Amino acid sequence: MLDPKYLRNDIDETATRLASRGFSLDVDTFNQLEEKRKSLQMRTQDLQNDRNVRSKSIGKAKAAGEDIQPLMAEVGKLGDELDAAKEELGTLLEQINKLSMAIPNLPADDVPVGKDESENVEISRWGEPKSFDFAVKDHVDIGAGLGKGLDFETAAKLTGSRFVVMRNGVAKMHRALSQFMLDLHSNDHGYNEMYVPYLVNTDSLLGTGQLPKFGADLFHTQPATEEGQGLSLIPTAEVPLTNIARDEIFAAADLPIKMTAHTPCFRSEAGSYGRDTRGLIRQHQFDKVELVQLVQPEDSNAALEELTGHAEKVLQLLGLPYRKMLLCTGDMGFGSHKTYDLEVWLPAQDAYREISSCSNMGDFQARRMQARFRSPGAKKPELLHTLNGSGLAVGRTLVAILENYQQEDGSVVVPEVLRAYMGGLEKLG
RNA sequence: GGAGAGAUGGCCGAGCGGCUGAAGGCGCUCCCCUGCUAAGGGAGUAUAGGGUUUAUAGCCCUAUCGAGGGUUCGAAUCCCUCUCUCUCCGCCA
Repeated sequence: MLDPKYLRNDIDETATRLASRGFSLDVDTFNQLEEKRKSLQMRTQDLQNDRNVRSKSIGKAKAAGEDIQPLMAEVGKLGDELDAAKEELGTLLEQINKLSMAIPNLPADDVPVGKDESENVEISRWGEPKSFDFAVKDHVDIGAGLGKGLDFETAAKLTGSRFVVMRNGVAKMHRALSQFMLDLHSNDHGYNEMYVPYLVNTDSLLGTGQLPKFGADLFHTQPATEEGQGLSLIPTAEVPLTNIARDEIFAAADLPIKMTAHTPCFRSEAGSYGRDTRGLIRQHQFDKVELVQLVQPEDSNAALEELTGHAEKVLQLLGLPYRKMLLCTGDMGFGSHKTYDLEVWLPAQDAYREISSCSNMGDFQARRMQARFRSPGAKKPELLHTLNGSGLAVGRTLVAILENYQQEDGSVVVPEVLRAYMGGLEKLG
């Protein structure tokens, strides 16, 4: 959620900046609602005050043994007027809130303006895509060859499309990857390892911004409407991890708070029919090791660089070539202020594909969550800044390893750093 | 799942339907006193929203005692629903 002050005082400027990311803010409607809100709220509060004063005087009159009948008759009339005003105000505030919650974050000044992913800017590359002297296979064929190590048919029988069953060495490597990532981030990068619920309530989803706009992307255990408090499967550990800060006031000295967790993620992938239908790239259920940081506002820019570096480190240690992209305004996520994507090299696709997304959300989520901190001298608590990033998506990392480490005979070399997690195994197949 | 108890400010803990935004204590901040690593005295110390304003300063107003409804001129205090916590029983990983 944006600072309401922007919307009241600088709405035109705000609308311009939002337009750069493809969101059109209905300025006229907003101004009208805002004007109405102002007068209605003032009137309601005046009435309220009036009633409070009169009610108090009834108490005093009663204590003094005076006749309170005339006083009570007077206040009675006030009550109806007040109730009507309150109800009208309530509806109006709800309307404004609904609009506000659907407005995306403002992009940072250094985010390139662009309409879609084609205008993202490449920042850097690491590693050389390996040249193969045989016809490369994609991860689906490699996995199938490893004793049905990746088995989409069986998963389709059990559940449906976009699910997978893994076997033996491939399943082991999948597990090894998440262990390796968790250890790296908790031992070397200073994150607290966390275990969190995979089901969350609607308050949490509102807090990080999945709701109210993107309910269709989630799996719900019951219909989660405005009035229903159905639990939903997490689409990312960002939701439970970040919401740990919801309604909390931290001491400034406690920040930054760095947390990492390995969880499955569940996404309905509504609207992505026909895209990435083959293989592990786009699944309804996938594992991810998530990085979350809660920092003071002045530190969030540096924290984004640091956090992205932590995700990059995973790729470097695994020896996977990648490039770092700065997302343009049109391709950023709803709550993001600035986002880097890491794209790993996939030989079979002859392309770089997203494997991590690292974002500075600024105070956007913190405002929705009322996540704050208090500085020693400061009178008021301030909103903190939240950041999150994948460090990394485990399934896609597995894809990258299968494809980049494949051998002509169909076997796959296990990257050095994973061997300790796989009983010293050096090769699959 | 069955039975019972509870939910008040950063923490602990009072609170007859009106004088309680909330006693008291702890903690914290500032000041005073004190010649020794202590004690004492004084003052201050919730959050959100709105108005006014150059102002995130002041001032004024409103709301909030788990959440949401209700009764009432008036509710932390009465009634209902829900959530969570604790104890006992059952069941289970």
